Amino acid sequence: METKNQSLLKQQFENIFENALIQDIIATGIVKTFSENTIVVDIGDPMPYMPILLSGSIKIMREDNDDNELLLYYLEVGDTCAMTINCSMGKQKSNIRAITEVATLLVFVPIQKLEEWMIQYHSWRHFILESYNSRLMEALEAVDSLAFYSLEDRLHKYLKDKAMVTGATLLKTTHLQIANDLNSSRVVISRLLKKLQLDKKINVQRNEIEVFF
DNA sequence: TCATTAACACGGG
DNA sequence: CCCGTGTTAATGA
Repeated sequence: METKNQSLLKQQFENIFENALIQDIIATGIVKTFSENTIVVDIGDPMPYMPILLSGSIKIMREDNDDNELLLYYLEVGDTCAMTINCSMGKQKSNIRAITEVATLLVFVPIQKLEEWMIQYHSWRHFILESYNSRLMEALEAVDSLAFYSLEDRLHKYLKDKAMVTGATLLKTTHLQIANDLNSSRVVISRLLKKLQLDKKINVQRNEIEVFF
């Protein structure tokens, strides 16, 4: 692992992991960079590694039998994907698709280490359980959103979430992409965006949307 | 009632 | 010309 990435890893995790664990991650982890809008893991892929986010952000998508996509939640720095925990335990293939939202740095840890460290390191155990829990909560939020919210509220929440993970209030995206993420149609998104703009919640221009907070 | 699909016009790059 | 966007009309849940 490069020194630059090592110091980033230390910086991000020194308050969470004990030093010995960080050294172990450096020794066994493989760091990879992904440019924005790249598929990191696809549905059906085997997952022999567990990814931990060093920088950037990733959206986790679900897909039904008719290729309809739906955004489940975002991963941010310090997060890991709970799906890989599932996969590693039961030797399953991925049930989700992971796409980078911006340029992203990931460290991949072999799943065999994941189990060893569960026994060896208290902080690792805590990290796994904690992230498992928060991913479950986010998935529940996604379900709530589908079941109880109007599409307009979902759209507004989607834009705010996206602004959060990208760290910018100006989003570079199109109505069609949004429609795909929310599993809706472009016509409706265009109409609702206009409505949100009239309500002074956002400002819409070609290829970009500004979110107000 | 509200979403979806299809179809068309407009404008910018 | 292609793509993103605005809008409408017909249809569906």
